[in-house]
This record gives sequence, structure tokens and C-alpha cells, in this order.
Amino acid sequence: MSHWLIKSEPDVFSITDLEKVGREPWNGVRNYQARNYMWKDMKPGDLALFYHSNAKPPGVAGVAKVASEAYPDPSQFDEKSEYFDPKATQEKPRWWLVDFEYVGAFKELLPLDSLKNDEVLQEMIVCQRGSRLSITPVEKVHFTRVCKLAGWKP
DNA sequence: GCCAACGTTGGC
DNA sequence: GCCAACGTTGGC
Repeated sequence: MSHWLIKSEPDVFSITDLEKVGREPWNGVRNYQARNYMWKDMKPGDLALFYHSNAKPPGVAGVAKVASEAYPDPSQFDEKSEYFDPKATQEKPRWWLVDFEYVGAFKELLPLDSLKNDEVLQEMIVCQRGSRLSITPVEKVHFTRVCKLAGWKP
């Protein structure tokens, strides 16, 4: 099983929103690297840290689970969507996504600051300066450590 | 195929 | 609101 970190702006879609809907297609990702992770590497059952970006403070808010195989992102075909991509066709979709399912919210948000100050988590991609990728792989030790710091049991 | 210009992300 | 980082676009 692989582990991941997925970013979302809580003003747009937060861990609480995911809890309410239970399951959400992760649409709108328009970065090839992030797409490739969903397309090729994610497997149903993989766990992901749900990260709140552009928040005060930013940090990990909870845990979600990959809940589907990859399939074409419908929003790329929708002319009215802000994610519409004129170069994508039904025959050759450009963007792929998976569904995520709610697993649990941390009791309190674990701030990015705490990750950066933790000895074990120095190498985490989200701790690196200028890290913008919205979906990143996470080492199992890092995943476990984050959960421990948050006082959360899988 | 290079690279300058431009746009976006996201922490601060 | 600023700006560093970095991905994308398009002219050549």
C-alpha cells in the first residue's frame, strides 16, 4: 500500500466537507505529475493525508482513502467548467482522477510548522521550500509519524 | 529545441 | 499583498 498527501484549500473543500459527502471525485487537477500519481500509482485502499493549503495555519487536517480506480476527469469535457480543456477528447482524455473517501479528521489541525520542526519529517515533500505539487507520495514512516503527532489512530 | 514571458501556487 | 518557485506557452 502507498501513502499520499493531497492538498485542498479549506475555503473550497475541507476535511469537514469530505466528511459530509463521504466521497469525492478529486477533479480539477491540471498538473501532469499529480495526474500521473492518480493515474498510475494510486490504488484503492491507499491512505492519504488531507492537507489544508492556503489556510491559517496550513497543515494536515485528517486522513482520506483512495476509493476508486483512475478514470477520466469529467470536468475536462464540460465547456462550462473552469477546468474545461479544449485539447481533451473522449477518445483521448488528458486528465484522470480517483475518488477519495473520508476516513477521519484529526482532533486538531496539525500545522505545517509542526511538521517542519519535527526531526522525523524533515524530508517530507510538503516541508520543502517552494513545494507546490498538490499530490505527493509520502513515506510510510512519515505517514505514521504525522498520525502519531496528531494523536490519531488508523 | 531554446528560452523569455507569463501564470499559478501557496507560505509568509 | 508580496514574492519565490516553478510549470506552461509561444515566438523564433
